[in-house]
Amino acid sequence: MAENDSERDTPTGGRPADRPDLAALLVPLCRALVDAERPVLDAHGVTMWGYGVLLRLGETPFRSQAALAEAIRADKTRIIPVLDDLEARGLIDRRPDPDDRRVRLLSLTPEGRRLRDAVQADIRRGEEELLARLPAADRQGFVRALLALHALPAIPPHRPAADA
Amino acid sequence: MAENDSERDTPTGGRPADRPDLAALLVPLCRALVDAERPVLDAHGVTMWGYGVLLRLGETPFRSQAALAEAIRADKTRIIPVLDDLEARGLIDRRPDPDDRRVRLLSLTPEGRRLRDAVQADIRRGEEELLARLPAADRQGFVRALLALHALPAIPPHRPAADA
DNA sequence: TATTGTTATACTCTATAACTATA
DNA sequence: TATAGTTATAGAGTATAACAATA
Repeated sequence: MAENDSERDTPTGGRPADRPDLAALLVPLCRALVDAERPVLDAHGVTMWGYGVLLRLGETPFRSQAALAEAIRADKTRIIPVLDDLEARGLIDRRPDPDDRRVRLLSLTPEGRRLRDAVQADIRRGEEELLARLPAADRQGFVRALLALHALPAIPPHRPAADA
Repeated sequence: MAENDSERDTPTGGRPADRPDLAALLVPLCRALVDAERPVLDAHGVTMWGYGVLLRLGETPFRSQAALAEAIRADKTRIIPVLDDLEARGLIDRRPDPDDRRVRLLSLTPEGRRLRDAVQADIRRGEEELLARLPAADRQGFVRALLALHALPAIPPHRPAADA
């Protein structure tokens, strides 16, 4: 098996590691990136969740907190303090729907939009500096691959071999 | 504004998002990947940290738990229960250094190596299936970019613009 | 006194369950 | 009764601080 040279030894065999596992590459990178962006978020007085809310509401208003929470993959209880803060600072509009006063209509205020833009500009700048360290060809493939993976509906669970 | 069509508005300007932030692409991907790999780890009875220890000790033995912890970016107190478990199952060797009985010499046993290989084979298979969904060109760039970023000593903190 | 490993404690984040208000 | 939102509680995961053994 595995005589094909261009493909090296297939990982299916499982022995030698031509490279670290994907997760071993991705997870530390994620942690490092989040850490690197924290100073920016702090400087603007928003948490990661708060920024996520601003981003999402900037795309489209939402008709309920639960729907917003699901959209950003957060627990509905988790974003409540976040919304409280953003609302108190006039960054989002949040009011009961007249048609059904149980649900809250959520949207971005002009100030919210301004803050989102300011934060995003800083973050983009930092990210571009990071990407600039990559060869142009790899950079394109990297971003395109991330977009493609992002577009996937889900990543199916890996299944252990039968002889586990 | 934004009359340029091919490049849209540049992120430096900070207004409209030609693509999601890097972190917004990476973080959900990381979470999804870790979730996808959990069944494999469960099937083999190891945690993510346990697998990380097996991987690292497979590369080279360690002369102290603290050094191992730092190498896998874990807190030294965090891996103690992990090492307890791996040792009890005969997957690692862990004994006081005769020269300095404070430190523990850590290495992989043959069984540990076998388990590591089995787990890694499953994980690699799953990861290859995922990568197979990408265009070949992007896949190469993706992996190469990850390796390059992995090789960086650190990611410098992003800095907010002066007018924050 | 300094260092390794360990244990005990506290803290953060997150999810679960109970409550309210509307319908 | 069912649902959106909220609050209170509990759980997991992690880090900090105190401790024991060895140097």
